Amino acid sequence: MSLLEARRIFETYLAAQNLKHSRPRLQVMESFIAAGEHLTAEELHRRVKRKFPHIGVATVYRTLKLMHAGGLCGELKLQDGTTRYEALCGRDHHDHLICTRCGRLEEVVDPDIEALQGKLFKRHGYRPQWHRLELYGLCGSCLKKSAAPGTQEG
Amino acid sequence: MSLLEARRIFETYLAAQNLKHSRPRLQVMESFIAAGEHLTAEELHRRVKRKFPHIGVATVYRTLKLMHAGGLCGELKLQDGTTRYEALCGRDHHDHLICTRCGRLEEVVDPDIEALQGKLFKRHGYRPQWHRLELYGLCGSCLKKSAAPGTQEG
DNA sequence: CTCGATGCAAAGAATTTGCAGTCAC
DNA sequence: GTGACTGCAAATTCTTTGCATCGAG
Repeated sequence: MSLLEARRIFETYLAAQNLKHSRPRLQVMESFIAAGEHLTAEELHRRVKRKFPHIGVATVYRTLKLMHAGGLCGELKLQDGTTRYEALCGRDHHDHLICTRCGRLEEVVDPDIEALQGKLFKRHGYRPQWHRLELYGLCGSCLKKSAAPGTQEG
Repeated sequence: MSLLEARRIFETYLAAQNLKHSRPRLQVMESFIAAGEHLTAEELHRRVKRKFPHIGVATVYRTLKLMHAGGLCGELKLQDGTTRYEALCGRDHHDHLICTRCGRLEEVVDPDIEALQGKLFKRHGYRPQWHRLELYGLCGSCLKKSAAPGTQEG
């Protein structure tokens, strides 16, 4: 997603909520989009501070919450206990493939799975709102490493 | 799952790890199994204390970790930020259907989805370890309630 | 100007850990 | 008896909040 696009969406959201688009807010948002990764609040704070040293953690948390409320980012509570944020705006739903060794996080989509999930909701009398699917395993490169001598895992 | 079955599995695990099956440990485990629900550590602690008032939180956390390591219970980091534990021993994998209104949590299985997930792993060069699928929506009874006058939701 | 937003540091919530005493083996 | 386990409370970690000050409109 482009920075400009994100900025437009963010500003639209802020305006709609009667919120100000303050400099720190935009700086956090821009750093987040520029990172293009799934970051924790702390990681984002470190990144933001590289360019804007004065910005505090609280602002990062507050801005992430705003962006989440505005649909600009998603919040992922992963199994390892961390909470990561991902850019969402203008993007379709996707699931996550996560390497338990190196932490690599890939976005994946499978329309067939999505369709079956919809049926599952219906079968149980639920109205779907959203879902999350996280697939944990070892990625190709970690598999190679674990095949190499000296490194192995159960 | 029966309490006896759980106790056997738990004691087997403890023995295998050269751990002692102390009274507090078994009391926590029994309360957990007896509850038959998806509990948070704090909820379990409250429950345990009803029968065994002397038991501290730390023991509950420690025992949950043990049970998790022993495969007796699963740990669910839900989107609302809570961490819940569910009895697992002797049970097959399942996914979760969660009502965002009343918090109801149902266990569901769909073999077709499972199969597709396996393919997804393979397609991306991963070796599967485990996965989680959580489906969030409104359950039948909450849907009825929201249809009733006076209560509505987006 | 007027409030909302910020940064700091202190408060909270959830979980872990250190330690002296207790208990299983 | 001995070393692991326990309960307590203090420590950690992650996140939120209070408050004086700053800045957007």
